[in-house]
Amino acid sequence: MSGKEIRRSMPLFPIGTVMQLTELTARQIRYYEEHQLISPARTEGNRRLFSLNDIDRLLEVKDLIDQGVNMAGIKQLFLVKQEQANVLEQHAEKAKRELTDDQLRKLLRNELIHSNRLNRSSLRQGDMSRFFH
Amino acid sequence: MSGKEIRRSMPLFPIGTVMQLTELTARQIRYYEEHQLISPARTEGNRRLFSLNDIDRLLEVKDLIDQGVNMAGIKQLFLVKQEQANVLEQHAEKAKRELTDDQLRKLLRNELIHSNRLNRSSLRQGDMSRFFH
DNA sequence: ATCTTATGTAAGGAAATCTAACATGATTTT
DNA sequence: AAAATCATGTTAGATTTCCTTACATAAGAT
Repeated sequence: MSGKEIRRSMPLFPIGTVMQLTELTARQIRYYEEHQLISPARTEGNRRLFSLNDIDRLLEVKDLIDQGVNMAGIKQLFLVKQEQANVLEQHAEKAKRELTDDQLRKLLRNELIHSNRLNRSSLRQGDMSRFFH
Repeated sequence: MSGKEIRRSMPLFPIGTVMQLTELTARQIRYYEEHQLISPARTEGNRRLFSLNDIDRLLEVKDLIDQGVNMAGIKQLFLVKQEQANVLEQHAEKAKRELTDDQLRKLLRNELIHSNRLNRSSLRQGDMSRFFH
């Protein structure tokens, strides 16, 4: 699963492609970067290169903007989300160390239910799986 | 199923990205296009845009070149492969129309075994799933 | 009424890509 | 062996895409 993470964070797309995929203007994309909602890689020649994760994020940003959330709000939401992910991972790790398989299953199921609730209500996962199988 | 095909044939990548992903030079990529081994899309401004399918193809080309196959040979192989795919699809369609579920399963299993044999020996599927989940 | 936010637009420059042409070592054909 | 072909390198000039910076502006917040 770390292989997957690598692939999803591989810098591949120039801004033009991202514009089409997200229906955002270059101005908007750069503005969101300026506010640290994304951090695309750069080529040697200083061109931005976006990953699938970047694009997912941009789609989330777009969604939140549509719902009236401003830059600061989105930033906070991303922070919280990140923390949430960290907590989940930590728990999973700890659980893996300390629990029996059976206990582990119950715990994970619980956490997944909660995290899904969280995402579905206000957030809604930006989803590049629309584009890749 | 068709959604997947659409995604895999969506023009997304500029030649620079493809160069890195395939470790081919721009010259090579353009030369292969000249010989109709790929047909990348173009932007309004005439820049090439490659799809995942294009990249898979290029990786196959690279492989075959390494094995000493020349342009004409690769072209033929691709043709045969395409026909093979068509045959399979046709059979599947026909089968779906005419056979019971049980008969269908047996037939499909058979065809899959054969097609795999075919690919593994001389061809070896070019595989962008390395990059996408 | 003024300030801030999110976005548009324009200008000038740099990077990436395009086509076309010529160069070349390795094979193949004559 | 000489000539032709193949796959690729290289160079040149033109075009496109992207970059940053700066100024403009409508809508909302103070």
